[in-house]
Amino acid sequence: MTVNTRKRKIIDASLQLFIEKGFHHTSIQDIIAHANISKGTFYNYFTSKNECFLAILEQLRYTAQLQRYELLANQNEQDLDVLIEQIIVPMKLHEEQNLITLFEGIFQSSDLELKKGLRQHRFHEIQWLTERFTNVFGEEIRPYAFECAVIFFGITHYLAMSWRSAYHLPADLHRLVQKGLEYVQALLPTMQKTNDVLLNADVLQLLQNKATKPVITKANVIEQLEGFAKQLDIKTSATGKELTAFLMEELMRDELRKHVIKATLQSYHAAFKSTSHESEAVELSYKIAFLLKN
Amino acid sequence: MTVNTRKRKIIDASLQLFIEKGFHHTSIQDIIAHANISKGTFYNYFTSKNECFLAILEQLRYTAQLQRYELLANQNEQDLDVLIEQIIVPMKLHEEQNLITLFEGIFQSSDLELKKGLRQHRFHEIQWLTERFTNVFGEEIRPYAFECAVIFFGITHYLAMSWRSAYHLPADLHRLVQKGLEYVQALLPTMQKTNDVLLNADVLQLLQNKATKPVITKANVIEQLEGFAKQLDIKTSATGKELTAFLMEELMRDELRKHVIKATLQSYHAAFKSTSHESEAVELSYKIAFLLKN
DNA sequence: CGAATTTTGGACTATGAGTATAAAATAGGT
DNA sequence: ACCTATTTTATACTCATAGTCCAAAATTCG
Repeated sequence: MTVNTRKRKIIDASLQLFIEKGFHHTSIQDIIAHANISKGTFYNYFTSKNECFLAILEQLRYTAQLQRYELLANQNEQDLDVLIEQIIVPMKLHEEQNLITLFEGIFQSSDLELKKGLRQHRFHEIQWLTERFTNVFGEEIRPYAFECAVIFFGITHYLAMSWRSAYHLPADLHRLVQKGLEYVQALLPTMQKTNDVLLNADVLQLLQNKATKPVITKANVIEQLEGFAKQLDIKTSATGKELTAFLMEELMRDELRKHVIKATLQSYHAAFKSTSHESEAVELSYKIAFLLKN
Repeated sequence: MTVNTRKRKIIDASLQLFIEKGFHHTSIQDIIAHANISKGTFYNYFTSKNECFLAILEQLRYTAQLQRYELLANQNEQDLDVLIEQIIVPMKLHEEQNLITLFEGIFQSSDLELKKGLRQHRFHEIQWLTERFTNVFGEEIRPYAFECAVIFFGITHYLAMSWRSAYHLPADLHRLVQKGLEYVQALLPTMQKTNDVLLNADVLQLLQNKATKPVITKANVIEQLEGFAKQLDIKTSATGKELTAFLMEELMRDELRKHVIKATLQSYHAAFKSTSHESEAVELSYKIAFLLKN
């Protein structure tokens, strides 16, 4: 079993446990028992439970971003309905997994690394929406887009929380997001008129400088694909194997045939659905999609 | 030392420690050492650190509400500036005390009691603002007031968080709250036009039913005043003693002389400023103010 | 003063994080 | 297939802390 696979096994196991029992109630003992590994191995890959949690976060981000990418494929990027669906993606993921409470606020952590990780997670989300808002509402609202994105998350988060408190049920995500967008749209004229926001371009700039982007290079991805190919065994579908080999070849060309690759990505992701390789396939698809955009 | 005083001593000590070292980093050992009590005593009053934290929360609520009451005294209740100052009160308290992180989100607690306590804390705050919004913007916006209050907190919380992430400094509370109000005011026309909100009166009703209000009766308060009077020692100012006796007498009358009492309350609070009796004096002032309103 | 209650101090249990390490298993190159 | 590296396992150990228990001392209060 390669190094990468083992790490992934830990991540998958702890995610499942966090969902079932909650973060605090899951001990490292539980995790190693569930992942069938020894304590030493755990501490080989993570220095603490928190670090393990951050890895999960990253995994979720890959999944969410990939799904968003797939949603936008061949759609009009100004379509509000697509935006709504895209926004909902991680909400659904989190909700299904009872992870909301874990990072719906800085969770009172002594651990600075963890705090930083959560902040960054939130920032990625806000930044993405900032970009999408300028897509949808036009380049002219760019100076206000960041403020709008922040406000949007504030509104929806608080509305959802109150709804939950009252009904003990998650809110209807569609309706929630629609309302949130409605409110943000109602605010835009005011912002344009007064031309004054709290979080101007400087703030965004500052935050962007702080956020360390993960490095995704072609060489990197090819390497990971190679490792991935080796793990594939008798149980893997022919489709999965064929596509993996194909993608490796394609990526090694000097000029990426973007449309060819794009067309296969969705099938690629689908080929590993519900297999033990799903999470790595998702990560790879996301990374390849990222390469195509740049 | 009376029962009440000891409990208060624990609360004061742990609050100070939580501020200095954070909630998780403060052990019960620390608390009992700092409060000069034994472990047995601690567990006599609280069954856990969480319960102790909830008591602190209550204490903060008393302080905040009393200050809000004092701010409104003899002012026009429709004055927006007064509202701003009132909103800021607990923000300042929390910020000064680094407690923000403690309950800016449900903090991923296994402890259901604690979760409930935090939810209730938030709800009290929202409910108060709902009421104030209808004061300020007129009875006609009542159907939207609750949604507005929730949105207001969502917006300001998220804006503040982003500001903090960027500058590592707390935002200017005045500016922040002003912006928040500006946005909410901009939303009101839309709400009135579409006449559709996510959190309607039903939700508020539901939440109200769930929130258990603390029972504050005249008899109750008089009793506490009596206990308080007994604790006062040689170090207590003459003013403090005299006012305590006076308030006791006044409360025992059949008809409360509201204006007389109201006029003394502020001095009462002031008389114990920076003394070891301050926190109980605040609690008493708050409770008396509450009686006057009802 | 004397009974009732509270407080103390310390011992004790239990849990869980994290370290350490020698022996076993496994990968990868030749 | 063999040898060497590295990884993994199993287990024992330390340390910190929550929470329980209890008998003796201190205190409150009638």
